[in-house]
Amino acid sequence: MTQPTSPSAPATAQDGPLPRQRRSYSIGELAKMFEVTTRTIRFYEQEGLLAPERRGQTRVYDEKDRVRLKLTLRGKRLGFSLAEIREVVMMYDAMPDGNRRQLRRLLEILADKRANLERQQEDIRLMQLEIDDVERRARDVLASLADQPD
Amino acid sequence: MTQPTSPSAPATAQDGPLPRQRRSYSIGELAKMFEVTTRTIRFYEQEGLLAPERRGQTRVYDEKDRVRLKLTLRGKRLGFSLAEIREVVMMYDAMPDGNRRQLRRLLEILADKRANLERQQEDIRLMQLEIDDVERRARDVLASLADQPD
DNA sequence: GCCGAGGTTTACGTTAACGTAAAGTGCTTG
DNA sequence: CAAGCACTTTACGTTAACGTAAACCTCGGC
Repeated sequence: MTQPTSPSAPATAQDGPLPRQRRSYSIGELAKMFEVTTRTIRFYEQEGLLAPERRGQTRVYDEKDRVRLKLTLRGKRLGFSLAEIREVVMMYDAMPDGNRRQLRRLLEILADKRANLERQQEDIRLMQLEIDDVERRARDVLASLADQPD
Repeated sequence: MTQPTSPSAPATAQDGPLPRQRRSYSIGELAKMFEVTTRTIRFYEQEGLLAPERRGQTRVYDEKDRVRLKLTLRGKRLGFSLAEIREVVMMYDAMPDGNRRQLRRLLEILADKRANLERQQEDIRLMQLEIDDVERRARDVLASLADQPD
């Protein structure tokens, strides 16, 4: 997308050392690959997180779409909403021709996310300590139960 | 909670170096303290995450409740569902008189959570790298825009 | 020619996690 | 004693993120 992506580009043999893995995927392939349903993928498109090409009526996903989906799902695992994820993803794409105001806005958002992530790291550390503690107690109780029934 | 917590303990002056901060909180205090609404706190109770005492009709929260709420909110920030959180919190409380099967189940759950947290750590690292990258590009573009209009 | 596998749109259903509003209770303060 | 404030219950509303179902194309293979 950084290149105009002329759709009529014939992709001759001298396009480069390796034409950037110009593979394409069907919706079903992606679904299996990431263990989500096709409904989910279509939903993400509807929410503006994906924008695959169409061959006729059928969606055709390329490498870039696959990466986007991957990032989206990663964001989800971290508890981000689709809106939050879109915020970054879309701005990232709008970057090359973005004006200064947009770019500054993007930087703000990024700083925000970064702070969020750091907080999550701390939360994870704390929760790990909690879990360690609970586990230790559980093992203690279990050991003291060396012969009770059940 | 590890102690039987005799409710009729008169809390005389010689209860120890500091009687475990036997403070109590109203729902409103907790709400402000954690920046959530009272609705949220009541909802968590309804979902089995909290179980405050009652003075008449009014809820009275103690230190233990406060900690529970804190843990719950921490879990939420990490994207866990209330059901997942309850899973751990409840089993933790059921521990002292739990039988072996329950304890083993708890250990399973804990291992699960732990794996989950580790995955999240990895996700965070990856996303931080992404953000670094996006930010770098954004700054580059911004720099190259040293004089264009808005 | 038909059929099954995979794709499509449209649309209504569902769940979690609260928000919001209404109507009542209890205290303490001017 | 009225007003206000904090608390209570009950109940309906809302949003995000899909699930599920129906009805339709379309294409390669037998």
